[in-house]
Amino acid sequence: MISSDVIRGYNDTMILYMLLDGESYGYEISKNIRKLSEEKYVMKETTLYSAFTRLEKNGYISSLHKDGETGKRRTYYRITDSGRAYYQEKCSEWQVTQEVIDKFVREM
Amino acid sequence: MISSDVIRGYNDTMILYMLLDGESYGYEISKNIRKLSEEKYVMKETTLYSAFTRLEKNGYISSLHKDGETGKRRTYYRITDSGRAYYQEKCSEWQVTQEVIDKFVREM
DNA sequence: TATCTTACTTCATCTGTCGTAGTATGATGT
DNA sequence: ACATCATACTACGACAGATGAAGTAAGATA
Repeated sequence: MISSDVIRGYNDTMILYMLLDGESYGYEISKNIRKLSEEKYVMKETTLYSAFTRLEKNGYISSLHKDGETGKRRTYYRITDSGRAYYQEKCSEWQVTQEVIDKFVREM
Repeated sequence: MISSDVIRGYNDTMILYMLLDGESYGYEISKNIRKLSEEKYVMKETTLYSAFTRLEKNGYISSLHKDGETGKRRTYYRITDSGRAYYQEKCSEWQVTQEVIDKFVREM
């Protein structure tokens, strides 16, 4: 299991990635992150939902409440253009980050 | 420049790396991190010194005050065996972290 | 004599994570 | 019919680590 301090800078990126190909909602995103990471990373509920608030405030995602029908409330999120741009920035940054940290990692 | 939230989980590791081959002190470590990262990462003074406190409290480094002589006070730090073990753990963790985050990075 | 570099220390603030707890619906099993 | 589990969140408070701002003080340089 990965310590969250490491991932800290990439939680938002992971969420945005999950929205690249279409809208989704909290529980589903949570499951998908878990699955895609092969159980190596599980985002805490509170972390996830507070990230949604932050991302929406920053204009990187937008929300739409699809209640009605079944009565089961779900908040769906969509990535915005600004969110896509931010995601790409983060991906570029990730390359640099890897290069930097690699210099401080010694195989023994 | 890399945002610090990304590096957050690796500040301690970087400092420990700098102590692997011998003792050093704050200012020198700071310079060396800057240099080794090719100016891509500069650790803030307060971050560095608060990391020393934490690392020592955790038993990963030990300090020795080499005052006297010139009057210029310097606190030298040495990595402990426990610190070396922790460093290695972090290096292993780094491999896993990379694999995980890579799954969420899409080249576009 | 002034400024710059070295070498820290203190303090208060902020952000993001996380634990705990609670609410409420739908599905499943016996 | 009833309990239990999975789904789908929300609210709140605590905490750790990073940071900005400021200060102290000695030695080096111009």
